[in-house]
Amino acid sequence: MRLLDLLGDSKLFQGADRPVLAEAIACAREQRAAVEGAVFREGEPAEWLCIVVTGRLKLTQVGSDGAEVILRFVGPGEATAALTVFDGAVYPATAWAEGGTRMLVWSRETMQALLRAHPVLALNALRLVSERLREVQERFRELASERVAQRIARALLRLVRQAGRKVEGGVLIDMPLSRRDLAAMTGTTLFTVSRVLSEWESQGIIESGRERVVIKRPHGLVALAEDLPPSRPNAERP
Amino acid sequence: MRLLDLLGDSKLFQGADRPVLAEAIACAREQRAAVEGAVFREGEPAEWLCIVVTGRLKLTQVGSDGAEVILRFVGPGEATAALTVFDGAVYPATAWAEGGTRMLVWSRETMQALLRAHPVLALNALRLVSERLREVQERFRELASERVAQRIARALLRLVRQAGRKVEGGVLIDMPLSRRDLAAMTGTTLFTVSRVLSEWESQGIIESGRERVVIKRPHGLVALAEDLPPSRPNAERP
DNA sequence: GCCCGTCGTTGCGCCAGCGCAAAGAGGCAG
DNA sequence: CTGCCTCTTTGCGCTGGCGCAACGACGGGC
Repeated sequence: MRLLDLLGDSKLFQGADRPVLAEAIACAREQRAAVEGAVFREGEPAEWLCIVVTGRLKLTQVGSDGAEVILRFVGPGEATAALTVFDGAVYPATAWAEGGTRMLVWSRETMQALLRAHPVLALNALRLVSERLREVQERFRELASERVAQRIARALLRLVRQAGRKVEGGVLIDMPLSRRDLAAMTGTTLFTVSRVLSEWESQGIIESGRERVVIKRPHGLVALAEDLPPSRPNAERP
Repeated sequence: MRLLDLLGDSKLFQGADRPVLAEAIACAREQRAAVEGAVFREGEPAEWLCIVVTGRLKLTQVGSDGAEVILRFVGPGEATAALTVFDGAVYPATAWAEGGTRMLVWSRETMQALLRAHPVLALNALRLVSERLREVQERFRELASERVAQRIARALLRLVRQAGRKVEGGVLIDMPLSRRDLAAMTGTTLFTVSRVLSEWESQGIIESGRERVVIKRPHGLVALAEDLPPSRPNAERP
């Protein structure tokens, strides 16, 4: 069955025996997200853990000025709200479904029981949350110490890794991705993103259209993400 | 014994029976940090999990331009490098000992064995890492959407919660805290921090000296952390 | 006491990035 | 096709905050 494979490959359930997977599926609820609605909202009591089956979730927080901050995207096989299962309290972010997103969801009690019954799952969960923590710390460092262009380059590379699809002439980021989205991921404005992308397009590094970005020279992007000191002439300071 | 109580109160070991605590202590190594040295460094293979007994650790990452970014401080009873125990790989940050810091450390293998033998510890670890994740996400949001003054206000409030000590005329942040430190915590420069603190001092909100900050009107700081739209210095103020 | 190293302050110039406005470019519904 | 709506681009002015430099203040070592 398809769900079995999906779960078996997911980070939360990898290494679990098939009976365990079957048990997990049996006590899950399958759910199709309302088109364009929020699956759960920041600040609501956290009741459900989700694994995306098809589609994608966008996790956001709302900044103090009302602007949205995108934490990350959750694709098929990935889990979200994992951390709420144990520290309880409230959802730390809002999850938006993009397109017809199908998910498996477990209530907190159910998932707690599963984790208790199958220690391998608890260890998986620990690893999962650890990875996420590492990732957020990394992005925190970027935001605290890097310039906008550099952060946008990194965001694009991350998206390539997550949703890249090879097309002729480069790698397409295979999801609708507006300038506003990129701005919300990198802590800047859509105007600045637009200007930066235009610049890169004129240099032949990327090619972009409406909610669509193709990386033509990934290696060029990597250079931008790694190097790019504040402004270029620093390389040969006396 | 003192260590038993410390562990029993720590988030990692809370709820564990005394024999478990004793077992944990028995297989830990007690370690005194070299004065002013790094306990472990970002990028090194992660071998040890630490719990601070006395003193404090400062966790930093180094920004691409070489500037340091402070992730957080680790006080007595708190653990660090917890996430490395399972996802392995490398330390995600450098830990600096401040003053004569004493710690209990466990090797990765030992801690893994402990967690396996005592599921309550694994659940504690999960909760611990979850809380940390939540916290870092929160700071990410701040950095992405708030102005410098607001972020500094929040950083001070966080420090008060962690190391505040009531003194006459306000609350002292009971640790050496330079402008540079505050800058590294909030993603700005020591100059800007200095200017902001001077401003607040002239408004009677804080009182500061060399590596020393006293909050005189916490409520004023909270207002700065919450409100303070881009600028509205002299609007209605009761 | 004195020296020296670190920390803090402040004035000044400057620029990366913001904010707005106005106009273009797709895409979708009817 | 037409109209509408959203996304994008780009010019322009502005400013928050950076970067430096110079100076002042504190504290520890001897």
